[in-house]
Amino acid sequence: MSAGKRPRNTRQRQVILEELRKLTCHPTAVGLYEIVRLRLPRISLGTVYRNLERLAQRGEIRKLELGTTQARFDGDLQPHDHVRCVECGRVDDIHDVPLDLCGAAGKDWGGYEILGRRLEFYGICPSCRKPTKGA
Amino acid sequence: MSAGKRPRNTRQRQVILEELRKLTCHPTAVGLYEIVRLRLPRISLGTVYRNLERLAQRGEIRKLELGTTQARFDGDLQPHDHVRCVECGRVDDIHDVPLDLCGAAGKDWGGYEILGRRLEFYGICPSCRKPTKGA
DNA sequence: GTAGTTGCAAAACCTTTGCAAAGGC
DNA sequence: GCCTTTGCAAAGGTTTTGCAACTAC
Repeated sequence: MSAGKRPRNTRQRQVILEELRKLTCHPTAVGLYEIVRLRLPRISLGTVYRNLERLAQRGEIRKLELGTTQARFDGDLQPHDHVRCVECGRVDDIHDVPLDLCGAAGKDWGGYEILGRRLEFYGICPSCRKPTKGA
Repeated sequence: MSAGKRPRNTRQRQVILEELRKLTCHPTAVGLYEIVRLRLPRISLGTVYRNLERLAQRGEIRKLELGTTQARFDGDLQPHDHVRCVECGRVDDIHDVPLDLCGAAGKDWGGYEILGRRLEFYGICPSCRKPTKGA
């Protein structure tokens, strides 16, 4: 909606992106802050958060747990998967996903002992798709 | 580890479980608190959190976002999936997951417009598997 | 010079916890 | 009656935000 923001290449943003790209495991904002601080001791945590958010919006990095800081609870114990609305955050069930993971058994998972999986789709839910017709 | 905890059936716990099971979309703790409060106006948010946690431990409900309160960031834009260690929370990459989702195209997703998916495995990472040999 | 960014500190959130009182069993 | 659970309120942890100073362009 706004073409009026010309991002600047600050040293802080460069270093944050550089250090994040060096890692193969994925740090939290605070974790990355600790790392970046070795090179930029005066950087603030707020700056790290703001840059991560902006980089994610521009598509230069990925933010895992898409806008999901709060836990959600499910009373249905049947194995099933979920769809999450990226607009309103609502979560629904998806049953019968034709998903073949059989070939994955016996694979090497980088030393991890696998206990289970979570599959989540994201998109726009019915309510958010129709913008109250007439707006 | 402790056989010495005989859970009690309080009205609060019953109502929380009942209301959660009625829903097909999955509320946050606060969302469920609002709903339960219609029937038990004096219930406290702390009670809701404590019960959801206990119910999840006993396997009566599922907690989505397993222990994931903090966002994590990924500098690798290649499509790939993740493994999360349930012990230490560390997240690593998984490439080449033999995952067939083709059959899912054209499916009805309950009105959602699907934008993408996230597949995450969970388990125990190499470091947490070897409990420092000798403990 | 202009306007996006920073550092700092405070605020806003979500979740957990301590404690005395209440209530299942 | 014993011991778990509750309500309340305060604390803890993560993320966001207001603002004046700063700096990339």
